[in-house]
Amino acid sequence: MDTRNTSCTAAAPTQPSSYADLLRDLVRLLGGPEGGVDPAARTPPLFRRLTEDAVLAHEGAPLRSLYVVRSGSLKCVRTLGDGYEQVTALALPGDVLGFDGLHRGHHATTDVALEHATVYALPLSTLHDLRRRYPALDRAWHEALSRQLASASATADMLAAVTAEVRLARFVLWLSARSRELGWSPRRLRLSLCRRDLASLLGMAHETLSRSFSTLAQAGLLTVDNRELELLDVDEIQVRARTTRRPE
Amino acid sequence: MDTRNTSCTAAAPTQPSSYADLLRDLVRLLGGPEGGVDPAARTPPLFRRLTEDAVLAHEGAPLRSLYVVRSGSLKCVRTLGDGYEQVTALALPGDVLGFDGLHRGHHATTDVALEHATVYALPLSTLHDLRRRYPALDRAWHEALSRQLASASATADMLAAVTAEVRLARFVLWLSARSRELGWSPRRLRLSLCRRDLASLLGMAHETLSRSFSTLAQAGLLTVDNRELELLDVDEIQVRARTTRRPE
DNA sequence: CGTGATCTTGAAGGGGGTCAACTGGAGTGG
DNA sequence: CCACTCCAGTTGACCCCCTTCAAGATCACG
Repeated sequence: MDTRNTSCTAAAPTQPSSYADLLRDLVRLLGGPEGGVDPAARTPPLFRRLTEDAVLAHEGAPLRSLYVVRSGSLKCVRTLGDGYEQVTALALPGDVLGFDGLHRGHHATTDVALEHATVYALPLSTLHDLRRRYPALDRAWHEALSRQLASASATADMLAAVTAEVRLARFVLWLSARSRELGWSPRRLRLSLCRRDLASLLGMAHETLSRSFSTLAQAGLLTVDNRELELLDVDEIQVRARTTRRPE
Repeated sequence: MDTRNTSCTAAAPTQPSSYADLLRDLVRLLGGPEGGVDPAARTPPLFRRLTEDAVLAHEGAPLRSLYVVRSGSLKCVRTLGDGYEQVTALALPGDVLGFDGLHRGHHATTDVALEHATVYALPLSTLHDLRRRYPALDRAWHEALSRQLASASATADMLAAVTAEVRLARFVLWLSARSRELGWSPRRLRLSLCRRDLASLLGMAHETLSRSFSTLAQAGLLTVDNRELELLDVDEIQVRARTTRRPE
């Protein structure tokens, strides 16, 4: 299925106005310092706008570009043999998509927008060029990859927890930390994943996820209103997230 | 705690004889093409030799160098609040260690040698210098990071499986694939992790791991002799590894 | 041959996967 | 405006897998 016509527009109101702005924005997203980008560069990364459920990349498709999330969020999905959809990651602004497929030359996951989202598409040749031309961008890119690896480790950390409640507590804290880093509230969180997808990410049945939310809510640690979360007792959530064994 | 005196020696019989050899060896390990390295480079990566149980890096210690495993294997461990040791990765030759701590400036895990091992230590400044000087090394490094991210995803994949038996089947297949990539036998495998550590990596009790091994062995899919594995029916192991639901 | 660590096997109990039913909100068409 | 449908989310019931505790088996080493 071709996604170019369904989700990519050439111009948008929120798009950076000049190419220099665009590169600066990219470096900012990757966590680098302001400035240090030559406005006369010639190989622009593409700005792309995605609608909800738009597919940015297909699992197995040849990898030609890497992506940096600019706004909105996406889920990374791997379809297993029997049709089960395993969610492997939740991508937020600043996240790099597609990089884990670079060494094999094709996308490792299908990446789907969970809401209106914008991304920068970096063709591999452009990326190579930009990295050589702008040390600041290269350094920011390097650090962004480091965050990406740490993020994958964080996912593994959640999955490694013994009980479903602990896995959920770890996810909530992870999302809260990401939310803070993005300059949003670390207490009021909006889930862009539906229960089924979040349950898949956390390696449990969606019914179990529902029950775990209820348990944490009844303990007064947070409130749940559909996809709106409010953390009430972060300290106690941290205590539960640290649990490595079954409660006595 | 400083580990240099306990585990690093200046020279060893298997150490590359010249600096050009050393750089070529590094690019080879990272999966890059042969050649393309200037033998007159001035900032050498350090060759380090580790004895069993030697600690290469401590969780939380300031990150000054990244490491590339040259021979042997290491485990990456994170110590949780109550003293439980969570194994987060098994590092084999070609693997990059420490990179997930780059963006925070300190090591995310404690890295412990599981046997005699050798690594290249790349001080951050040296790495930066080498990458700018040698495009071949930069490209190899970039791809190695991609493999590293894919490896972290593979760990998450194992942990995401529903049952212990499926998690073990996925690990065995992962190890077999890595073994093939390293030019070793994909059927005869030697576990460098003890049961307890492997169980931690796979998110289960070590007793459950033991039972899962027994189950697969009694089904005739593999043989287990302490840490020696032989895969007898890879196809059927793959079938079990793909299972996403509980058997009827 | 003793001593401790590693690995395996047994038994019991609970957490969570599975199936099923119910609730509520969004979209549709009459 | 109101049935009707569909999907997301929640809750209940059943039962199996896995954790835990315990003991035995095997191996490494002094």
